[in-house]
Amino acid sequence: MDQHGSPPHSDAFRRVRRDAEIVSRGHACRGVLVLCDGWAFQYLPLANGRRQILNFVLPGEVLSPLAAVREQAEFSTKAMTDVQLREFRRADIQGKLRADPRVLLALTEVLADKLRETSELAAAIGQGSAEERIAYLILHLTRRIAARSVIRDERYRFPLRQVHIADALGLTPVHVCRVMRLLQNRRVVSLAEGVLEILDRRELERIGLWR
Amino acid sequence: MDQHGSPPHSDAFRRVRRDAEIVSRGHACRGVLVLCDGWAFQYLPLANGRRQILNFVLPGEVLSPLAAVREQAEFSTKAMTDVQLREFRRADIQGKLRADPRVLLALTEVLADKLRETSELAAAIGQGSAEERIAYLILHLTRRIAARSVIRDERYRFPLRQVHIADALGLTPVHVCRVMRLLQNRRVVSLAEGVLEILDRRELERIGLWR
DNA sequence: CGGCAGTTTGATGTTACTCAATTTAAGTGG
DNA sequence: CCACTTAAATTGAGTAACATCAAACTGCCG
Repeated sequence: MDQHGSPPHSDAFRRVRRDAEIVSRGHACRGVLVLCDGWAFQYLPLANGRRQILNFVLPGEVLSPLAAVREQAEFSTKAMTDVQLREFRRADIQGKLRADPRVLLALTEVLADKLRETSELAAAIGQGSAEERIAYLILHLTRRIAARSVIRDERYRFPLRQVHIADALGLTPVHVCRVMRLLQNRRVVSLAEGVLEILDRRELERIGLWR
Repeated sequence: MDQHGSPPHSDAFRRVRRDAEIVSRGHACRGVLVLCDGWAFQYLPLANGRRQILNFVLPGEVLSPLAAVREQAEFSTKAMTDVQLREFRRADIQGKLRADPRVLLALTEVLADKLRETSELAAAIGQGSAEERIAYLILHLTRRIAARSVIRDERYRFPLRQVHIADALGLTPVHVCRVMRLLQNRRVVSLAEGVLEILDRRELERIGLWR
């Protein structure tokens, strides 16, 4: 993408261990991060010690498009697995923004998408039962995974632990466990070894909140 | 703002009655709407007949900044009071976008703000008790109202019905009623005749989820 | 006056939470 | 490979928060 390689100190890869914090809300960040490998999630830490997970970042996705225009990070980000990421400094990005207005337009599109996704999450949390929320999350994530994969079966890498599902959907891990167990007993999905398989997509979509 | 007035058919005012739908999710929309007078709200209609209110639009605010770049409306919008609005056609907007890149940058900023607000709403719904959610909503709205007003007391025009609060926060109107009644009995806020007064801001912020 | 929309109150039901214990899985060092 | 440690998933019992249902009450408007 970048014909004339940037100096090594600016596009260095960073390795981060599972559960480590990559970005902290309110802290300055030097640029845009791309998740070359592994999974991460973004969240908002609350005053009462809890957190709301807002988004899961898949391998290959941009971590923080907002960093292109904002000094301070809006959200915190944590690694869910061991992770490898690459940093593009804001100065370089803004150079590109100025050089080609289409880049800014693309950023606008990305933000619009994120706004829609976050709105759908809010709707799922606010209006859905535990089962509906979980069905929504599974469908949402598997669609995103499928979109960046050539393979077209119903098996997906799924490194979320129950606590992540819980913190994303406003449930407790215990309740997530029960509902997931129900779904598995009813042969709607199966989950083992970090691989999720959709056994009855029809049923899962019937449970879900859209379409 | 616009020195050479546009042709009358393009910047006509529209009057809309209370409870009428202004924009429907998925439908094409001609341009960006500005809410000249009255209140509106944006929401996502769900498959199960429920809806998630995502945002309240104050008089003077832009209804749908996204319409500048998107043909289809992402969200539905309804008038909460009788409303007056003005439409700017997408073609005109996009002309300005091309003419001055700072306009697009401003749009990006607006979207980033909306993303943060929606994320905070999701966090409130997902992680807060009914009381915390309501405190959050009151603080959020009154801050926005105060930001566009010269008057600096603790009394705010507040045309929300309980059903709006409920649909925004994932509660039932009945429960909203009880919690609001508690807050009023404890002299934290008072609400009458569509005017909300914050009696004990300290306490309200203690209940809320941020800061 | 009658009717409608919105609020309030009470009684009862259910979902999801809390707390606590047990099981399973995943490492780690010997 | 096994003993040990630690994190995660699972299960159960009791409970709290919020939903649901139903009814009465209020203000407003035709």
